[in-house]
Amino acid sequence: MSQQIVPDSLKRIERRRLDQGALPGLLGYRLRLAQQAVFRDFAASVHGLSPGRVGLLIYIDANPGVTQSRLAEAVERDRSTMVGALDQLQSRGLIERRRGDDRRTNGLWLTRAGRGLLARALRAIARHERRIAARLSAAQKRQLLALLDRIAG
Amino acid sequence: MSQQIVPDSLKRIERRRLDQGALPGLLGYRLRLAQQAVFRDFAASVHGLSPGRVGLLIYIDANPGVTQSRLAEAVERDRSTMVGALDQLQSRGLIERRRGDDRRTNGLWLTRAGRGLLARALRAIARHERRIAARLSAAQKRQLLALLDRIAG
DNA sequence: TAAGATTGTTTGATGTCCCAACAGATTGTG
DNA sequence: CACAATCTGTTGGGACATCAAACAATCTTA
Repeated sequence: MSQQIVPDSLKRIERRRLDQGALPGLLGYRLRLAQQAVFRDFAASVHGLSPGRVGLLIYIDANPGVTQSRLAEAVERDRSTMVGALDQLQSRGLIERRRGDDRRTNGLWLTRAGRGLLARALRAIARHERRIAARLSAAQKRQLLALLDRIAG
Repeated sequence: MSQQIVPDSLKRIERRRLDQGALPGLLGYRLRLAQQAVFRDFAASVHGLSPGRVGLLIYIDANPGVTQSRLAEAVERDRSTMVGALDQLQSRGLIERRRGDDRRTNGLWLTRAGRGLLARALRAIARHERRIAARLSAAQKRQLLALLDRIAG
């Protein structure tokens, strides 16, 4: 009954974009939107490796021989989380675990394949970064990074 | 053997903060750090509801009677993902599903309890927002939001 | 040397998400 | 009007990423 009375103009209103309520005013929400956009572009640029995994490769490359615990601490994850992540990278032949002098520890190293993949990924990331930064002037990018640092504390 | 030769000065170097390699230069990385900081503060402020779940409540509050599909579309999630999320909220007595005129659909509504919880959550979020924004001047916050929008596209 | 701490690991749990398939309901087309 | 196409919510299966607790091997300290 009510359906027959509703004019088309109202039906169109019903189909309008939803009201976002208080969401757009929240810094965290806007931050998330920006991050999602960047993540999408990253995923489209770098195939088969998430930002987090690339981050691990970068850390290991910059700190050859680092132990699992120290790496976990650096990226603020649990030791047990690191095991699975490193298993992935190792099973793909990208990293190597070598027992350390302290025989409780594993030192982590990039394999030749790992270095190759990282180099390729870094080139893709450089393109990705340029694509993102193209929406900003150099001064704006500096500004944004500075403001983000204030937020991150 | 080698262990006995390593001087303390070197050992201290080994314990230093890890080299972050190319990471700090990347916009996406800095964005993630800022978002993580905001997320931590959110979690400490709003207990028992993730930002995403609060987002759903805000949407439903602003669009009473919205269908599950439209809501899923608005937050860019699969329809089937929405089922579980709404089951959660419904089992906690925060929302209600009412069969729509189109009997395929469920219209979504906040219950009295849902409105109460949302009101409390919004007050907590307002405090959270002030705490975050306190690190910025009003002009800086405007600037940050504008820059984030450029990134988000 | 015995007690305590650290390291990597396993196991179990939580949370969030997607896809494929499906039945019921509605819409569009011939 | 009948029937194919489409839409809606749901289920079941799986993929990730994460943490906490417990454990054996190893190292450090008292």
